[in-house]
Amino acid sequence: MDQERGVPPARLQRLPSWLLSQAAVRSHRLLTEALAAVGSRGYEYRLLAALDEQGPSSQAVLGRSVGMDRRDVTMSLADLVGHGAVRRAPDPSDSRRNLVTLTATGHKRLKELDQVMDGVQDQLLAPLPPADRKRLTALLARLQP
Amino acid sequence: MDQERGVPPARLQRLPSWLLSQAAVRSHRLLTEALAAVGSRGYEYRLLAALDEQGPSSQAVLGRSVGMDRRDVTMSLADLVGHGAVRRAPDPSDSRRNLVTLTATGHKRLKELDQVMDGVQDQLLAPLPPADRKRLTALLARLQP
DNA sequence: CAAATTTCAGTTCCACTGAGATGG
DNA sequence: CCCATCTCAGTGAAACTGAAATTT
Repeated sequence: MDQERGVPPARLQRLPSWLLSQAAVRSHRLLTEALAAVGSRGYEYRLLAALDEQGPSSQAVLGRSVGMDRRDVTMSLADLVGHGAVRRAPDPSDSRRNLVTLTATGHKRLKELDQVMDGVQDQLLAPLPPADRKRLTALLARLQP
Repeated sequence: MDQERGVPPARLQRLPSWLLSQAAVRSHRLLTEALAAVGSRGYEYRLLAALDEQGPSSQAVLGRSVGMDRRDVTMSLADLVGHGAVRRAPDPSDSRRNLVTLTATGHKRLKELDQVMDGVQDQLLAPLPPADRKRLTALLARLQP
């Protein structure tokens, strides 16, 4: 009846790559659950955040800036359009491209999701005192090549 | 000729969960490439490591200790058997079980893969000086709840 | 060539099946 | 001995990913 995850080999426990992967899995689970509880997904937050900072953008630019697959961009945007969070219309100056624009509803939604995301960070970093949380975050940021 | 990753929104860059996910993706890519170069995979390393530390085990126990799906255990073991790295035989005391045993060849293979994995850690942590590498590793280890 | 979509191979994850074990 | 329930190993099918091909 129990979940009984076994004990990982010590060989793995000492590898930064393993620890990173374990932490990322846990992080992803927390994030997915927290967003699902308010009827959203990680993709939505990423897209809303990018639109808020970059202003109206094409789907391709959007996808590249948050590292999303083109297909996921298309499908997530369809959802967001359905909820009135963004508008998708052909660019008047270039009829090939779709310009995506954040609506007032979308901006409000983003603010709500910001709160949810802050909660996720708290859960994720719960085992560490505040000073260590900052250290870990700074180290992870420097890890990007 | 460039990959043209866009710049992620600042909102994401400040989130530990995002940084973690980015680092894990990079780590996974480095690991997959390095193991592929010697004709192996992450699954193989995990299974060999678990067998080396736990001794002969059933497939189910093996899968739980390294967090692998039953299906992936079955198929990876078939590969390992094919290369003579492990032996798979019915457990005499419980005929449902397959007892998996590391061979001398498998042990030798594990040692080789250990080297490869060390190389991966070096690449992964390349942006950090040694002292910070230790700090990051320790913080990640404490992150596990 | 560029943007958007479609296609396809590779991977991961879930659910079912049949054989075997376990406890009442 | 039978029955309900569990575990084990194997496999099908679905969801997802990333890259190449195709369309507009």
